[in-house]
Amino acid sequence: METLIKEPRTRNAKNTFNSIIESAIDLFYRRGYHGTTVKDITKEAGVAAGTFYLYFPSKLDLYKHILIMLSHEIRRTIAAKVNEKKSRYDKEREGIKAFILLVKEQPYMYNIIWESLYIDRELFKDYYESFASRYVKGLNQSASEGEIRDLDTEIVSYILMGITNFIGLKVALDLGSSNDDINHIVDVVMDLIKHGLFTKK
Amino acid sequence: METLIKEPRTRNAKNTFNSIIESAIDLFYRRGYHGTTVKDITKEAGVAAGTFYLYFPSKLDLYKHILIMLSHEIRRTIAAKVNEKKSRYDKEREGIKAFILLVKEQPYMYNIIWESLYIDRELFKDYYESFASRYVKGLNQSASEGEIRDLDTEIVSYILMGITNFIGLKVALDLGSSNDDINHIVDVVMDLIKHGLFTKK
DNA sequence: TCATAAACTGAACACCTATTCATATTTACT
DNA sequence: AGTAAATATGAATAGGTGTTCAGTTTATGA
Repeated sequence: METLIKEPRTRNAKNTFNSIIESAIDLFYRRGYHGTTVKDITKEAGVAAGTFYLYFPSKLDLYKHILIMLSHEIRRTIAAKVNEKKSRYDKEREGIKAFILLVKEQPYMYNIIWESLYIDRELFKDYYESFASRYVKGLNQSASEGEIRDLDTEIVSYILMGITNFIGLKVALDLGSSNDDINHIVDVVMDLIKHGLFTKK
Repeated sequence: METLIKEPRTRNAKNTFNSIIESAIDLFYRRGYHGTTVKDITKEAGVAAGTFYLYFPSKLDLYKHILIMLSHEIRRTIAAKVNEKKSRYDKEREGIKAFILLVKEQPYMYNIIWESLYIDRELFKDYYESFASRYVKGLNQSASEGEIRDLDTEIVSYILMGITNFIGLKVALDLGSSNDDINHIVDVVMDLIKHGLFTKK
């Protein structure tokens, strides 16, 4: 479970180490994991090819390390916003808003995490199952307090993740024609979640 | 835009051609596009490596051909079910049900289509933008008839695609713990879409 | 039947890529 | 200053992959 990465010990080495990671994130995003060469990464980082293996046992281990970094960053960022709020409505609103802002500012997150499905399917499954698992706990809490209706919370968690992810996808890849004003998007999503899609007969 | 594929002319050649496509679908699903070799494909199809290039100019062209096949199959299957129904509620219900059934029976569809994001981003964007575009037309129609509330239909289309896709993802990858009874899942989704998530104050 | 086109073969080609390693330089610490 | 550890180099290695092609077999149709 633990990482096989060898941490740098000197200041310059830390720069090298971070430079490799940053270059890799940039290239994995732009060209994908398979489209990116270790030489590409070291070239962009400004170091020799062999330097890579001072810190990372393999290209795959670097990818896994980046994936863990990004997933922690996403969770941390969203949790910080969600935990500020008390009601489930406000939690959902802040959660989706935080996610959209994140993928708008750092669209590489979206791409790199989703690509895990084609690099190591178990990584992908673990990511979404553990995300869903935490989500379900929050929903169950809100259900026990009578804030949300009595629905299968595991299914609801995938519904809400699906909404957030596809809205995030639209923003990250600039899909569609409408102007992606974040407040407007969040308003529409919350409106639908609160009042449903259909007119009352 | 048109395919560069050379169609087979004899009966045996048609078998060879189909065999290559079927083997490729199987392997792209199990090992991903980059994890699959042209030799893997021809070996599984029971033909020599060179035979591949009798019909497909390149590995990428085969992938694109499969992608177009699968996207047509998905659209056709869903459209057939949706068009049977008159009300927007029934259309949504049948649409999501058809999608879930499809990815449950043929989970490779899901994987191969999503992988396009890492093979050719424009293919992926085209796929979802055109899917959303048709969706928006249907929603606008329902809106004009007063069936659904007055919401930004482009955003709503991504919300509904997100729900369907993530529920489909859960089923296709067997995510989570709950038993994936399709009727139960569809009931929960439609309940949420109709009545919203929250208890009425 | 026989000539022509279509289908097929698999070794060879040209290129690419992850990783290693012998060597050299820099840093940390006494 | 001096030494051992850490850091860095980049050419070499070892293996792999998409694609081609000269030669062979099979099917078609007159």
